Amino acid sequence: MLSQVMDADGVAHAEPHGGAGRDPCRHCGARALSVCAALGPDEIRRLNEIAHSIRVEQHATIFEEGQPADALFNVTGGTVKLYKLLPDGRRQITGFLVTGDFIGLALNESYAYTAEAVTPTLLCRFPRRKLEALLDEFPKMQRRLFSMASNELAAAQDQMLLLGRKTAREKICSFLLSLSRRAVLQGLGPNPVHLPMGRGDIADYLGLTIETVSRTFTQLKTSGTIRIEPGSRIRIADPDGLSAIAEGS
Amino acid sequence: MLSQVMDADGVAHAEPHGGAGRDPCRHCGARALSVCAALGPDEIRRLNEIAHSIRVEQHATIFEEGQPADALFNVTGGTVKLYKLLPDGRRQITGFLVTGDFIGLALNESYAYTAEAVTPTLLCRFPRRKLEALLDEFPKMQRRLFSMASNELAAAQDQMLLLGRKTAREKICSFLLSLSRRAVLQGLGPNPVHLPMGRGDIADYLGLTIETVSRTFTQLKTSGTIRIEPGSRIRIADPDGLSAIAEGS
DNA sequence: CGAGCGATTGAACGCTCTCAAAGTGAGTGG
DNA sequence: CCACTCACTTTGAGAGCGTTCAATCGCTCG
Repeated sequence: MLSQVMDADGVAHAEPHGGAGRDPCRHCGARALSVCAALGPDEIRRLNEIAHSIRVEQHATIFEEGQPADALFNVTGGTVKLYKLLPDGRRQITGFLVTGDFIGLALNESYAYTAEAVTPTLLCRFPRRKLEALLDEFPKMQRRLFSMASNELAAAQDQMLLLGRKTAREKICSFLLSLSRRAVLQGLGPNPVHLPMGRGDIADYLGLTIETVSRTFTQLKTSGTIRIEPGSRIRIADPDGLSAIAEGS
Repeated sequence: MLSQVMDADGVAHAEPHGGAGRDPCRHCGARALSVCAALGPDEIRRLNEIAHSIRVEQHATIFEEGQPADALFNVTGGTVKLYKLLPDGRRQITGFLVTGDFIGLALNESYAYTAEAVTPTLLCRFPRRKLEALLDEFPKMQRRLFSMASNELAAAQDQMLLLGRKTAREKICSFLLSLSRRAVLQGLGPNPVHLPMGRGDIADYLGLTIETVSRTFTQLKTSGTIRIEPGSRIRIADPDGLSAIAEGS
C-alpha cells in the first residue's frame, strides 16, 4: 500500500515531506511500533516539532559511514539496509530495517555504517542535537531508546552466532525464519515471506556469495522445505523443518 | 597485580566480598573506567548501596543463557567471556570483557548468553530491579549506560564485518589490534599484547578452529609481523603491517 | 520483440576444517 | 630434584564446503 504510492513517482533526493508545524505523526505507519508507542501526547507533540518526514527513492543512500551523525531516523515505510565496507569492496550488511525500526541507535559522533534504501522508503528524521535535548527532558523516551538498543544488541549477538558458526543452509533458514517472525510483528501473516532485497544483499547479510545463496534456495526448494513464489515471495512449506535446520539440529 | 592476589587462593563459588554498608567503590579498579566515572558522589553512594562485590574463580560460570536476568555486573578485575551455543555444541563467543566493562547491557528478561570467567575475576553485582529503579531516579546514569550500549552496538557491527567477510589472517590481526587498543584504554602499553584466553576461545570468538588460529599465529610469526613471547604475550613487531592486514589491504 | 540485469546452474579451485599425531609446558608426586 | 602427567598447542595430511569464474536462463521493461 505504501510502496504503491511511492512507486508512482521517482523522487530524486531526500525531500522534506511534512514536519514542524504540520502533523506528520498523525498518519505515521510506525506510530504503534516505534519509540512513539511508549510516549504520551505531550511527548509526541514535542517529537513532532523536531521531526521531518522524508521520502527516499530505491537504492538511494541515506547517509554514509564516517559522516558526522547529524540526524537519526525512524523508518515509517519501506526497507533500509545498513552496511560496512572493507577497502577492497567486501561488504557486510549489518541489518535490514523496516517500519518502526530506528536508525542510528549507536549514538556516536559519526555514522558507523552506510544506510541505503532497499525499497522506496519513508523516514522520520530527527536532528541529533534536538533529539538528545528531548531525551534529557523525557527520561521515558530515553528509556525506550535504550530498550530498543538492548534488543538490537541481542539481535547482533544472534547474528554473530549465525555468521561465525552456522552453515550456509542454516544461515538461509535462520534468515527466512527471522523475516517471518518480523512480518508477524508488523501485523502481516508469517507465510509466505516477502524478500524485498536481492540475492546480493542476502549474501552480504549472511556472509555468503550470491551463488551460494541461490544454490541453497534451490536445494531447500528441492527438499520441499520452501516454495518460491512470484513477486519475491517464499512460502515456508515445512516450518518445523525450517526451524530444525536453522538451529542446527 | 590483581591476578596475583586471586591466584593465591582458589574460591569455590561466587562469594560476597563487600557490599551495602561497606564501601567497595572506594578501591574499585573500574572506578575511572565504567559507569561510575560519569556519576556524582550522591549517585555513587546510592549505587554503592545496591552493589555487592563478587569474586569468581577461573572457568566458573557467572550466569547461563536463558536464565532470568536477575542481576547486572560490572567487571572490576580479570577477564570474562560471553558466549552462545548451538544445540550440537558449536559455540560463538560474542565478547571478552575486561575491567570497566558492563555485563548485561542487553536489559532483557533473560540472559541472551552465558558469561564465564576466563581468569580469576572480580565483579560488582547489581540486582536488576534495584538498578532499574536507580536509572529512573538518575537520568545521567541511564544516559551513561545507553552510551555504553551504543558503543557495544558499534563493536558488534565491527565484529559482524569480521565474522562475515574477513579471512582467517585478517581476523587474527584485527583481534590483536583490538586487544592492543583496549590495553591502551586500560592504561597499559600497546605492546606486547597479553592474551589471557586460550586458542579455543580465540577460535570461537573469530569463527575459526583452534588449528587455523594456531597456524595463522605461526604464519604471522614467520612473516615477521609478530613475535610470540612467554606468558601468553604477543609482541607486535610490525604494527603498520598488522593494521594493513587487518583492514584487508 | 529485443535488451539488460538479476538469478540460476555448472565446473574447478582453494581456504578452512577435520582427523591424527607429535610437541610443549605447567603442575604433581615420587 | 626430576620424571611423569595432562592439557593445550603445534604441525601434518587430506577432505569438503563455499568460492570463483563462466555460461545460461528468465524476467521486466522499453
